[in-house]
Amino acid sequence: MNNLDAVFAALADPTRRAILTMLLEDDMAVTDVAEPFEMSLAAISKHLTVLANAGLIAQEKRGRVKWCKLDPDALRAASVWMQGFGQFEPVNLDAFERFLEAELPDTARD
Amino acid sequence: MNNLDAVFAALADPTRRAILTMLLEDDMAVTDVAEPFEMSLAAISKHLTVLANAGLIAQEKRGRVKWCKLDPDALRAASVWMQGFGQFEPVNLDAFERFLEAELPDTARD
DNA sequence: CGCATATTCAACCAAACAGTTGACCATTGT
DNA sequence: ACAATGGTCAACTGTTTGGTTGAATATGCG
Repeated sequence: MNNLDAVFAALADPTRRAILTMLLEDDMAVTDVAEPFEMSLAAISKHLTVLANAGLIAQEKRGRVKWCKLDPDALRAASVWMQGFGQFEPVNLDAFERFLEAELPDTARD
Repeated sequence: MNNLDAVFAALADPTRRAILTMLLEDDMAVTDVAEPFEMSLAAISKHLTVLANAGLIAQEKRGRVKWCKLDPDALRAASVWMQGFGQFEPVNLDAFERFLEAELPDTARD
């Protein structure tokens, strides 16, 4: 699986995109990442593995806690790929904000 | 399936990305899109349907030929999403976090 | 030590996916 | 009319995915 395959496949899941959005604000432990979602910890653990395999996050174990942090390099690579398909407007943060709102899991906003 | 789901899922397949790259050069008929690949025409037809459902291409039938052309709008949306992650440098992280604080209050989502 | 916490593993399941083949329209050319 | 061309549909297959549960492995704490 080439890297773009893994990156785009990882991004194709709304749970994983929500996780990335959460990690944008701060590094988090696996359990805390899982908290707002209505699925098992094991499921979130798998999602985090997918994100890590795609290079989108890095995980570091300290003690019994595994910390997850965003690693935007892979996203940057995918973004570069997409730039080839047209001149996109400079980053539109208003649009980004709308995406964030749409992406956050309900329980993460309450 | 929200649109970002469909766009990223469509981009996760190397055959589909190759098709997009081909369409970057010129509009093409389905048969011509299929020609360089070592898989059946039906398989390529399915890939094109996936791309069309994601909004990445438009298809127009003229006579018995169905023309496929790139439609970068969906790519632009995905690109905006990704640039939100990929663009900032560590130095800008604090500012971006403040942006999130200011633009995404918990109460502003409904 | 013994118990609670953090996380993963293993086995399983249902649904989706990527591909095949062969039949089936629809359109064009002779 | 008929054959060839362009493309999709339907049914089937094997693999992947996203989720579950329960057991297992570490680590930290009283």
